[in-house]
Amino acid sequence: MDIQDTTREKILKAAREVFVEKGYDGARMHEIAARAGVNKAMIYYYYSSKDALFESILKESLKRFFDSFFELPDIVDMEAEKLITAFIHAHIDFLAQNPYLPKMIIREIHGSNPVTYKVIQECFDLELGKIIHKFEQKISNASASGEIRSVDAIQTMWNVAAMNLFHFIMKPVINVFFMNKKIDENELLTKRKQAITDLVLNGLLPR
Amino acid sequence: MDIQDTTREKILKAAREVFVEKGYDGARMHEIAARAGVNKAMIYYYYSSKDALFESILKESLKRFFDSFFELPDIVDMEAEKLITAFIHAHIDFLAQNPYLPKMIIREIHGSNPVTYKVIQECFDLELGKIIHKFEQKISNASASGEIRSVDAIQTMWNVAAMNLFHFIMKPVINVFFMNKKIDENELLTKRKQAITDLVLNGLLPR
DNA sequence: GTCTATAACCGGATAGAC
DNA sequence: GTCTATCCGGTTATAGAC
Repeated sequence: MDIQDTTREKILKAAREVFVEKGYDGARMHEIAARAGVNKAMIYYYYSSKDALFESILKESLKRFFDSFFELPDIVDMEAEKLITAFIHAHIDFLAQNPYLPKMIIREIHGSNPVTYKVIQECFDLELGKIIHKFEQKISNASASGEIRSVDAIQTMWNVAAMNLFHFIMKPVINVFFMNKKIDENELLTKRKQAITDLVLNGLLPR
Repeated sequence: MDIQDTTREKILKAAREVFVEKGYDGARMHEIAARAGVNKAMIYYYYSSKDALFESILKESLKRFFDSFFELPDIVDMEAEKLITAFIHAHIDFLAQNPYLPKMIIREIHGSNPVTYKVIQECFDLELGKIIHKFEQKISNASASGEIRSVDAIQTMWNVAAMNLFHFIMKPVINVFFMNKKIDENELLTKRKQAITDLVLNGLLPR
């Protein structure tokens, strides 16, 4: 934690941590205050309630999470094989640097907090819808030109997303599977990238 | 709710519902009692604490969840293509009938409740480890005999699991994506099965 | 902007009558 | 086995001094 962080930033950082670890219902305001190194009352000086604080964290997280699917540099002109490989590697690298994102989001989207749906909807309307459409076009065109086999574009996007996210969503289970063997996280992720790329390329490229 | 359910069964059923909807931290004992149609004190007559009640629900759920990966009838003698197709269809059908399972489990495995790890470990030790090993062998043998391409067995299992689970884990997001178009759940799952089977078969069978 | 003290409430758990 | 009443600790949130 940087010493020149403002109080507001310290609170946000601590809140992010605690909400990720404990979830909304398990999070405690006093713990957030303690981790931020500020007085509990200060949180209420900056945020009107636990709900308000959570909403700002969730909004930021959902946005980052969705954006991560589409942060590739200039995909338009790449050929399909390179594009697929680049995407899988970039996406998993991003998730490895932000493992808290899938964790938090998947926990909260199944709750009954209406804020969640509002924010997902906002993200979608803002620009996500357009970008997805762009990807869909890309896949459809590649199908049409014979660069890849003919496939359902949306289902294909979901398949790749599912495989990329799996490691981060299932981490606690995976840890148990590998309990005996001391396996390096980086090594595991490298294998993961290879396996996904391998399956997707062989599954999509023409036979 | 069957009228001849015992009190214990009514409590379990209600607890399962509430824990799934709200998560452990969000669940309230009085709500469980209300849904079960019994007095709150009765819960404590049968279960020593919220923790104890939760543990019994979680144990049962994790067991069902893990078992669902391996409930296929007599896989040993099937050829690879049929086996893969049968597995994907059976697994998604199971999840469609028990959509609460992935929801609940993924929410709780990221918590700090040590019971979770204990139970995962128990499931694994009990028989899961052996069954996974059997599947691993099956895949390795199929690779060796040229029935499928040479692939990493564990990574492949995870890839299929990831794609099967995705729809159920991401349901709230998927709903937003399809908000406008009224799409039938069954139709969606049929597409899902086709897309996964298609990708996996084309990705695994020799070129 | 920051702190202390405290209000107001809620939820898990128990005592004890029936 | 079932119910009522209640305790007790903890949690969000605010009042008010500095």
